[in-house]
Amino acid sequence: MGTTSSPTRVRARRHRTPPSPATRYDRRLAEILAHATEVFCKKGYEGASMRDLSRATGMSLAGLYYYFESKERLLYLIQKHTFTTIVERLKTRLEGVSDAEERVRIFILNHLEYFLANQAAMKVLSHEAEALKNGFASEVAAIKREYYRICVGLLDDLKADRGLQFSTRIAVLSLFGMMNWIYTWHNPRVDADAASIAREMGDVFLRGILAGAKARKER
Amino acid sequence: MGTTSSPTRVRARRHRTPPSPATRYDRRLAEILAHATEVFCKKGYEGASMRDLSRATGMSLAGLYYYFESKERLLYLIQKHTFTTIVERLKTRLEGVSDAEERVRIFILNHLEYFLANQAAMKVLSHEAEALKNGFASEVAAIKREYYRICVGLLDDLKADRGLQFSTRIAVLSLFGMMNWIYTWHNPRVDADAASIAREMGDVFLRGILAGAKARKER
DNA sequence: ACTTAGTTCGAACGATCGTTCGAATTGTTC
DNA sequence: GAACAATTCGAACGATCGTTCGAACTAAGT
Repeated sequence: MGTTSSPTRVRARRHRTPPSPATRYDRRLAEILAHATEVFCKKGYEGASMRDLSRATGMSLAGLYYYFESKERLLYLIQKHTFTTIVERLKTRLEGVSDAEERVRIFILNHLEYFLANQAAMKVLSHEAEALKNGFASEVAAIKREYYRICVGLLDDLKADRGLQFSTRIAVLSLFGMMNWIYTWHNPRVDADAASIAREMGDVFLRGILAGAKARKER
Repeated sequence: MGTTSSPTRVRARRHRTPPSPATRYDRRLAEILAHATEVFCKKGYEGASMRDLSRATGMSLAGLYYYFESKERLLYLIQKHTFTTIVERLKTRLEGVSDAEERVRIFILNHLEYFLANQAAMKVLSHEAEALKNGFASEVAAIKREYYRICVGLLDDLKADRGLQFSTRIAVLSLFGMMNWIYTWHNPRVDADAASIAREMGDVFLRGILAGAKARKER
């Protein structure tokens, strides 16, 4: 999904690229990844078999291995692409916005919008965070750390701006918890859209952070 | 862990009960459950094999099946016992406390204390919530629903008491998210104890809920 | 000592797992 | 249509899965 192209040769393709922007190989791989995301979401990474993926994609078991070398790499590709995309979008959205509180709200909105628009992928990202091993795991962990650090930066800025006192670590992780837990309960037929939930969660979180300015009293 | 006793006969045992309060069978089962909890926590329910459990308990593969009929029932026993216990403790702690805010704080403290004191079990409860099927699933779901409804009740009371306006559903689920997400990040060598985290999360959440009394203005 | 129930185990069952391989098929270029 | 690369597949590999069975061992009651 961007990291590698065709396995045997790198297509030249000087002339037109008819239906879709990428190589046939890349398009096909993307299709497989999309189906695999759904399957992993529904049955879990360990619970999903390659035969489930074969059924979901309509491709033979052996045929799948033309596009990736292992089931684990497939999960890696899904997680890496999902995480990279959400970080990219966040950076774009933060450009040109300087108000500290507004930047935190953008972070929350970006996260929840992407989460609800790509529920399956985000569930696979959240729920299967420990499924990858060694090399694969550390690459995804690096992106996660970057994303985490961005959020820490936003909250530290807000803290400095308003002269607040709270544990940034606990605040960031509480915020991630509020947001990521959504995959366990969100029902599009019952619950509001991302913007409403983002406002509601943002209200609770920001008031909670802001309300106790300099206050470290009771208890 | 209490739902059934010895499989073939119900021990009379009129005289002394020497080392431990329960039947030998019950004690042994509890040992197995404890080991299984650790294994499920580390490798996930699907990822853990019965042979892993055999290794962890030191009992033969076949021997395990004397204590339960299937791997799924084992997970069920763990989840049911864990969930039942945390609900029981909560009810005890809430007795005699009438202040609405204090009752919410007790809820948070109870949840986090039990969570951190039984991290493995609570991770298995949170992370493997979808692993059970049909009958097993619905029994655990019933306890979960009761626990959820208690929390809804506490927040609705607080809302009525202070004349607040917010979505109870979003608030409850945000709170659960903040608390349950802890299994993904808590490190006893870095992070404070349950009481401190409960205070910090309780501050953020309660201020967030309370701060905007009657306020539904901006945005 | 004999009986009976409770507990444990080695060995194996069929099913399913992720992965591989060589052949067949399709698409592209001359 | 010959030549070649790109793509797909049926069939199978060894490994491991959850579970079962009957025999063996241990403890308790008489």
